[in-house]
Amino acid sequence: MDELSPRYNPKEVEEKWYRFWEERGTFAPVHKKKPYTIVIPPPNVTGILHMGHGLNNTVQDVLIRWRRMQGFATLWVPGTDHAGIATQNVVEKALRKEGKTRYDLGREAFIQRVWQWREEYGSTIIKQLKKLGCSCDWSRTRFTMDEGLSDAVLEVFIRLYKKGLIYRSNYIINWCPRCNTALSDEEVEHRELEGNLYYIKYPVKGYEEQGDEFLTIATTRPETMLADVAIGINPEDKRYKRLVGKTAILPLVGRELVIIPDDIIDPHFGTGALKVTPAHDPVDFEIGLRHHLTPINVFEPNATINENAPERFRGLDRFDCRKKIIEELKENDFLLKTESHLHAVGHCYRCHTPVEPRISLQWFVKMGPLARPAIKYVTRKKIVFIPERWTKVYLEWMGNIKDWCISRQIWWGHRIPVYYCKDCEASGRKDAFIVSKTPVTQCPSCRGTNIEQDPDVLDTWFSSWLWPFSTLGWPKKTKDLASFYPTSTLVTAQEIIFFWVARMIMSGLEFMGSIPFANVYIHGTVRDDTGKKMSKSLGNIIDPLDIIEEFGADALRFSLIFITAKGQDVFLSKEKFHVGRNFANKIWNATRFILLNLDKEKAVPDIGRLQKIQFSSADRWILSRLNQTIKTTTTALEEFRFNDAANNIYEFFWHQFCDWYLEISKRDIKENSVTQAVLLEVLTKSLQLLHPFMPFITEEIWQILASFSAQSASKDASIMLSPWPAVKKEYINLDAENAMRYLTDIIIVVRNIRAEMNVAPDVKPDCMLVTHNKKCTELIRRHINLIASLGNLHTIEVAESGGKPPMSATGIVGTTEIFLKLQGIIDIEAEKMRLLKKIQKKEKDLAGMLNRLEDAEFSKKAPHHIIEKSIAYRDALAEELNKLRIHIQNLEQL
RNA sequence: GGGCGGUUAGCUCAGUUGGUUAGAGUGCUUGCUUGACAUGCAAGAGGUCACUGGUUCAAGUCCAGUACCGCCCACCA
Repeated sequence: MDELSPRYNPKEVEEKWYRFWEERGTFAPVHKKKPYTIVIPPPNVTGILHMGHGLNNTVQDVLIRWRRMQGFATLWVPGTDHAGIATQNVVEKALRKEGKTRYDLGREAFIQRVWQWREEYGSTIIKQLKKLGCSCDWSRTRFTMDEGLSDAVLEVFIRLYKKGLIYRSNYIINWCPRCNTALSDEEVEHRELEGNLYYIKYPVKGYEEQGDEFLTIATTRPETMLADVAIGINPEDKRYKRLVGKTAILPLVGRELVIIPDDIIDPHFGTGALKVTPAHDPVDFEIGLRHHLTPINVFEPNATINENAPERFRGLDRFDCRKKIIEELKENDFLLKTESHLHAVGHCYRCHTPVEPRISLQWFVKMGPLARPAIKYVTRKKIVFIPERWTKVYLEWMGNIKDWCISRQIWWGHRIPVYYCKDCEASGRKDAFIVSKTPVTQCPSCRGTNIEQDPDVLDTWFSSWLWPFSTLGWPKKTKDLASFYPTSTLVTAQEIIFFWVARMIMSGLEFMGSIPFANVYIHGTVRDDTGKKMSKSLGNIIDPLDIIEEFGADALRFSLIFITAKGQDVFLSKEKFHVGRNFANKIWNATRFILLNLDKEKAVPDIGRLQKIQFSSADRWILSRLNQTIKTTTTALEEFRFNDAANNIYEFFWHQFCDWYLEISKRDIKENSVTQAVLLEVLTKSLQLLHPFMPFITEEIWQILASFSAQSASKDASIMLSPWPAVKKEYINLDAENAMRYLTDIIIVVRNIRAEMNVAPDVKPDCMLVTHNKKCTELIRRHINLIASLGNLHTIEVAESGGKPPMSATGIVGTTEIFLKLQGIIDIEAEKMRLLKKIQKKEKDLAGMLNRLEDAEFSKKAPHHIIEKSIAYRDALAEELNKLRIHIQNLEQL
């Protein structure tokens, strides 16, 4: 295994190491060292890897591999969450194909069925993470429904309950009529919809005396009028002040509605009067509480009309009911007018059905007391957001935090550990429930055994918010917990700050007494090249697995990092992955070149044993550049500037090492052992710098390289456990860098002249360099061969002064004048003829194009973009012609 | 309604505390199959840094305002 295939095959290489790492499980941390822990956002168990995960996990793996090489005990616990609603939806969908519902199976069997599904498909995303090269400790993989994590969930519920932070209450919550469950505020997505604002006339009792018998109310949801219990107006509103306390009549129903004042009502919206519907609107619910109104609920859980509405509406879907109401209002002349109106409507984040506000009995967590310390620790910078601007977003949300509705009316999840004594309930005792971690079979107060557990389960986030410590064994006092909590860094996307990040901070402080992580790195959202968020429903997905298949995981990883500026959104298209693919190919071939030229019989000396005096200018230069690169790359990683880090290595490796040093080395690589040592040194260190970004290719080359290295100790050892390169200050040499820049500039100018004068590649002109600077003269003298070979020159003459030799082209670097002698090299007359011919052809083209554009037929008939193209072409031709003419002038001046 | 981000090369984007000639990838033009690599090499063209004003010896960078694009939050029914 000591030769590289002529062509780099990422699939082969990545497959090999992916399996090797999976079998050997090399990622477990060594406990003795200083810990560095990363918190992975546990992906949804129903999920498949999308580009957002790709970016997220690449960033995390870069951090973890880098820190591992730095000698930290790096722990990255992988896992998935049980995604209650999503998973249940998936399994129910499958059942529906069999013509069954979950009720046909019953709770036990259904849950069995979900577990079965999870066995089969639940580890898809874990496998995909492995393919991406993630170096998680797979032996510690966790699932939020695991025994340990479930125990943590129950423990937390009990503790919070005992502290008075969990309560049960009738409250207006977000209800998804399709999923048939409550949703937290964060699970509701607001979408702008074009709706209507209906102006409905409510007759007012005793209002006739004022000359108008109606109070007009604007609403977007006329169907909820069936549940109206009052009319609200702003107490300061002069138009309606006198109506307070009077009654209005609810059209179509006939119920009497009291008119009440409330500050929350905006006199400038609609007519300034509000129909109060406490059962179906959160604002109205609050008003209802303040004014002791009894709500009337007219919806079934599936959002059809129930028996509280007049019979003719019963059973109608909410939207059908809306139509019917409008019709009836029109018929009875209650509808004054309809205006179109743009407003935000809440939708279920899982199934995208419009959410229905609904009063129901739910469990809540009181958030205020949990939020206070979580605010404090962020304000005092014990937890730092990167980029910093998210701190403000976090603090603002925490400052206005609302209680958290944690019960869900589904079956898949952690069942709420609350037991009701049916006997006590029947005899009218309030609070006839027991909160208990273990199953309850007997009522402690009446000794009855008619006990039922709460049928609801907990919000999935109620388990995810414990992730940083529940995965380490909490509530047990484990070694892992002691070693790895608090963790170091959390890497996540901004969408999840409220769902998860904020709640983890609160739970960490509450249950562990310390912050869960020190840094929160928020990366950008991955979007398609039109700026849309990538999502399955939009069909604009670039599947990371396709990219891995086509270009390789290394290419995917490097490209993602390369284009992702700190916290900025990423716009993707397939072409963007060419950077990574091409770079991997470059690394492979550079290595191939070096290895092909090493003397296999003789060991290459270790760089450290060489005397400084043995190094050439180029050696000194590249070693200085290497150490500068180590420095800038390390600093960039420390500051979470991943793209800068990637850019640094890319620039160094390709445009300095490959473009220049490798080319220079070609002159004597076979026999110069110092050059060989430098090549190996730079290659080795570069691979190490690259390893966090491109783990597969660097590992492959590392292993092959081991057989060439003087230190045989590195054999068999993985690059991932090798020490991160340290900056060796003694190699940083600004003089060497300046000298090399001067020499390369001269070579570039020479090449420039050659290209301009059309000197054939195999022709070597003579050159004269004129400088009065002694240092420059000295430098040129020492590197005449170098300049000659890279500039493809015959002879080089250095002079302190002198005029332009006849028949020569000129260039300049600093104060150094460069003369390329072209006498006998190019046949000026022939060259002029060539150019003139070209000019003639272009002139013809241009004339044709001008004719075409002036042609009336053409400009009439041709489509606009063709005309634009023609104009552009005309301009390009004119420009080229101009250049050719200047070129001829230059030739004449020689 | 509130908050945040963006506007730099044809396209997609970098540009750290203000400091030489504003960079990369890609695309384009020209030349090259040179024994590592055409997924490549060499050379080149291409920018009024959205706009207006201010601070400064010096502004893509700092301040104020304007315009457009995007995102998040929000109880205007």
